[in-house]
Amino acid sequence: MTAPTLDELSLLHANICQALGDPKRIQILYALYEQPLHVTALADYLDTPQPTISRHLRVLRQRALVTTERNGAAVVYRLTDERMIAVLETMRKILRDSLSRQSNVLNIM
Amino acid sequence: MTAPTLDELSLLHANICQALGDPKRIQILYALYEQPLHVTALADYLDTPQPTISRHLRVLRQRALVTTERNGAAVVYRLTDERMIAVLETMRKILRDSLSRQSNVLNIM
DNA sequence: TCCATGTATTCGTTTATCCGAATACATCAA
DNA sequence: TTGATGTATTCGGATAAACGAATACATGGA
Repeated sequence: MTAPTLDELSLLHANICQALGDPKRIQILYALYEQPLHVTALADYLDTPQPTISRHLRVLRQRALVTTERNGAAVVYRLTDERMIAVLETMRKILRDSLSRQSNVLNIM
Repeated sequence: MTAPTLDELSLLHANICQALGDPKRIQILYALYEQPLHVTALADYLDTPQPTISRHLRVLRQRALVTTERNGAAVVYRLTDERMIAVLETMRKILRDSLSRQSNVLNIM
């Protein structure tokens, strides 16, 4: 297994970012930062249908952002690397600064 | 303009991440980190058609990840906030660690 | 004004993403 | 084995993103 080329690295990198590019998945990561949770608990916590949560978790799992551990019939999800939360927090700082500079970023929605 | 709710913040946050979720845009940000560039120079540097670069830049500009400055007929793009590169670098560290973990698993099997 | 250079947009198509609804699959206990 | 609980997947339709090709638009100089 050789080191990835710059293009391959950019592709992997973009894949990670793309997994972060959904508000529900952002919320899932923050929830799992508080504590590991199984699927139904997450679904309840985020007031979201279980299949929807399960699909989002699959995306995060495929990118290795979360890991799983079976506990009876339940599957407990946890963050793979808490540094990812630090990353998200820095992004939020940048975002807040950006918002205070130009308050019309909301228009992109 | 009031502070965003948690849901609104997650949405904005995800929008930023989604803008990062394309390998070409990752490459653009790293290129602009080296130095500000105008569109054609960027297109040449990344060996990519100018309209493609222009569309990617629009996405980054809408999310306030890059800013523009006109220089005659040319439009020079630059990073809005270099902290975003620090964010990307941390993500790459996490990604590399993730890859090496997977490699270990593959070696065992 | 006309031309050359540089940038942005539109069009059409393809591909990807997202969700609700339904259902299949997995695990454990009785 | 059956039922209860928990998880994952499939299907179908709607929405969004991506690209090549063509072209419109902007700027400055002759």
